[in-house]
Amino acid sequence: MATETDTDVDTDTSPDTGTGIRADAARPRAQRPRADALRNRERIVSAAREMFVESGPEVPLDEIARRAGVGNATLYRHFPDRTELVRHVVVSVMSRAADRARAAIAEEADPFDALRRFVHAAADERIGALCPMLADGFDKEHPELLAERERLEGAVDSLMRRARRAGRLRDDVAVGDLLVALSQLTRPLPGSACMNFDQFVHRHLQLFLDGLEAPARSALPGTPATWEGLRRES
Amino acid sequence: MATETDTDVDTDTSPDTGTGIRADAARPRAQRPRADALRNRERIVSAAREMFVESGPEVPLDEIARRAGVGNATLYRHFPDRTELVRHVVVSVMSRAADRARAAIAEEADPFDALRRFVHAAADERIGALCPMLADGFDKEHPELLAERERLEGAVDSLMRRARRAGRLRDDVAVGDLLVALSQLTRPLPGSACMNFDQFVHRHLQLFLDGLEAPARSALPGTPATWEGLRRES
Amino acid sequence: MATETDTDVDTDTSPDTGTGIRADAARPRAQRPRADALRNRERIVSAAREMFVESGPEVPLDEIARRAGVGNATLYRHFPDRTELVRHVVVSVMSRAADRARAAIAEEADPFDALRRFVHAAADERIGALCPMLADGFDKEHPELLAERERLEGAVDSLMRRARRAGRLRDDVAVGDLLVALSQLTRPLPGSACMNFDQFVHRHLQLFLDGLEAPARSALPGTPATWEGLRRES
Amino acid sequence: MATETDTDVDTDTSPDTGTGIRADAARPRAQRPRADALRNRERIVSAAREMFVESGPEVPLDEIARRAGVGNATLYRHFPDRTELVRHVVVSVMSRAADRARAAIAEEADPFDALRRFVHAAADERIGALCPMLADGFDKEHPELLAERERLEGAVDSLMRRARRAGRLRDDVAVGDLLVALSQLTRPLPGSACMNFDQFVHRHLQLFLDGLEAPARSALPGTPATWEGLRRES
DNA sequence: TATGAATGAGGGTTCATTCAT
DNA sequence: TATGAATGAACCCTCATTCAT
Repeated sequence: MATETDTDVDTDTSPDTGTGIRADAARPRAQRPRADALRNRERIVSAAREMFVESGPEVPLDEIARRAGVGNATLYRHFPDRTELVRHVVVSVMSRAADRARAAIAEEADPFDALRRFVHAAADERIGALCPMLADGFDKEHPELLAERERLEGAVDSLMRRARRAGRLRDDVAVGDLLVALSQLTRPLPGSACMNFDQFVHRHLQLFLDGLEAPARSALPGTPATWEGLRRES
Repeated sequence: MATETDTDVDTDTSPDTGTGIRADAARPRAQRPRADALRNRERIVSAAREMFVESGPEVPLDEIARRAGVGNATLYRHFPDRTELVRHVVVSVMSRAADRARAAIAEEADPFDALRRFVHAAADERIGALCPMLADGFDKEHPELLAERERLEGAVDSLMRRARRAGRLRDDVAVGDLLVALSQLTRPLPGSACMNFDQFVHRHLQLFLDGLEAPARSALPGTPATWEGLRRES
Repeated sequence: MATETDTDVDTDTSPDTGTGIRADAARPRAQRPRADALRNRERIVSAAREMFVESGPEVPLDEIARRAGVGNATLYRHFPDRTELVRHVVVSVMSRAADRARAAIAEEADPFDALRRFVHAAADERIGALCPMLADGFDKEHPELLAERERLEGAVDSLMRRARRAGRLRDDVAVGDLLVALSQLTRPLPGSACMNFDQFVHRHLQLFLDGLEAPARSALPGTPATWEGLRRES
Repeated sequence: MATETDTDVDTDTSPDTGTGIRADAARPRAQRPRADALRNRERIVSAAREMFVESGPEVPLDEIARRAGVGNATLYRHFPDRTELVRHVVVSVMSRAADRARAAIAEEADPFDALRRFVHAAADERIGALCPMLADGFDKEHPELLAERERLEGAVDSLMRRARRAGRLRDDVAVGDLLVALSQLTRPLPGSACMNFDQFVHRHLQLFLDGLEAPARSALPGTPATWEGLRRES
């Protein structure tokens, strides 16, 4: 495992916080963020992730604030509008998924097993909450997002290249195919805190993974998917 | 093709309208439905399907009315509340998908090719719009729905049995697995009239189909999915 | 009984239709109203009276049409807008109340008993439905109304004069006092088809009648009430 | 005056605010109600009382908000739906009426004069606004209401018992008869800010009071009225 | 800073009235 | 003529966002 060289991600699995605010928190700044402010911030992102998953992306922000145990205005202090909050949740999920990918690389001997492990782990991390990324009006190029996305795509790309080199992954799929399909298959059902759903999701992921395995059983139409490719032309 | 007997659906491909109001329209009744009223009704369902796909199931009903070219109150005359309209769209989509399944059975010689054809055709029919069925608060047992659902599931079940008997479909998947995953993979992205998305969707469907093909490349966790299985326990 | 002369109303109790359209119906006109049109008209007024009493004066006109067993547009053919319908109901109620007053004069030997009888009979005729007359925006001077109002007021005035001459009715009350208070005390409770209410109403009317009886037990403030006196100055 | 003992209400006339929120405002609580919020709340109730009287209980809530000088959503923050607002107005009116009853007991020497004074004072307090209590769909048993109703009925009952013991009030009337008839006679005329109406109302009240006076001039039909007796049987 | 309160814009729905069969 | 259907204006209510404590 992890015998490759140059292009591979480093497999350091040092625990990222997964909040996407690491850098800011670590670096001392002019107005040092108070400890309770930081805690509030994390509680808000965390509550938002849960509620987006449970109740859909249209959930009232007041509900998120209540779940987080803060006043609504506190939420607005940290995230001036809804899109900011959504972006931070997306970044947070990406970060955690990237961590899982790295862990899979580091700890799984068989490259395709590593891929399988990542896919199921990403589902547990609610990677389906990334679906807003695909939606209209979301700034897919926001700097804060780009960094984390590269980290995630880098890690997944690494997973895929390893599997491909081992002859276990078909040649005609790219990192975007995996991530988009993965998001869709695990995309939460609005309004339902549906416990049963998870179990089905893992079945579908398993079927999808079987379809990814080499040798390819059919020719794929079109070209590999990427986030950028999803831009509308209108 | 269609050499099976008893349990199979009849493969009559007489063109259903797919609107789910066929019966009512055809049968003369006490209060004859006016011609223009019927036309309005279909235009509303059609506009709703498009807008649900393009903009998500939360689209303002006024927008649907505008798109349909009628006043908002006309929409309410036909569908007293949002859930009614959603249900009719779901029924309509199911009906068209069932038609596609039957056509695939009737016209494709190879059973797995028939399955493939259905899956891609269902995507074109926007079967992803069935996702509200999975959401909370949707009456999955409404009589009008049940009838059409049985027709769809019957047809898809037939497709799958044929493929399975021909040794082309793995044994451990049920009709619910296919339909739920199919809905998820083709589920529209709210707010994006994303032309590019379709092309990726067909890639993912192809991958998923490859995973469905026999022989199974892995063991599936859990039990086969069904709409009923998605009920919450709360 | 009915021994008075000049100023008294004639006590002919020939059965008025009470619809307030007698005159029109009897006199042949250019476009003779068809029999079914007349029947519809009466059914509408009748349904309206019932529903105003049961459900308040804001009841949807469609409901009235349904209760009358006609289409909504038929209602509008007969009564171009709500105020017209209300006026016809008011006229109808006035007419029936006037009939009751005349009958009381003709059939009751004791003048105060005649007054009592009228008051309770008017309650049964839902004279409380006259309350819209008191409300803003109602044309109290509409010709069609004036005629019937004079008939009612004439009859009630006669009742009161008889009682007063017999020394049974206090001197300081006028016909308006009686009719306005009577309307208020019998005014229906919106939204309640309250069977119990009637029984209380007759108690209160009885108390009010006792207050009307001579000799007066107190001095009344202000001046006698009339419909005209209720005009707003704004 | 107030020579009776045990069962009588205490005749403390300390000025209640009559808003029905006294207790909450006085007692310091966990979430201290802000001063301006309290002021807004009272302004809303006050505006609502005025507009219910002027324009009927169907007035648009937006108008009430405008009259109160607040945004519409502020109204909804304080009173989640129309029924809540109506109930608070009813409670407020009851409270003020009860205060007037107590004051009459305390300050009038003659028991029947006390009753007269209360009746006219209650009219000035717009006790006719209690009519929604009689209407369908109003929760007559709401706890907040029950307390104030008991206070009102207790005070009025005391007034009546005193008058009865003094031989001034007929024996066959109960507190419900007085309050229901009083509500009806003073019931506002929808849509009319009718200044003249008040003057007539006091005449009618005077007549009604004369009917209440002993000795009874007639036998009353039925049984004494109560709020409970007005429940529908459906 | 954290918060409860306030707000205006917008969506859902009803209903008086008009239109077309 | 009688009617079902269509319509827009108005109302109720919610929620993202701003304000004031």
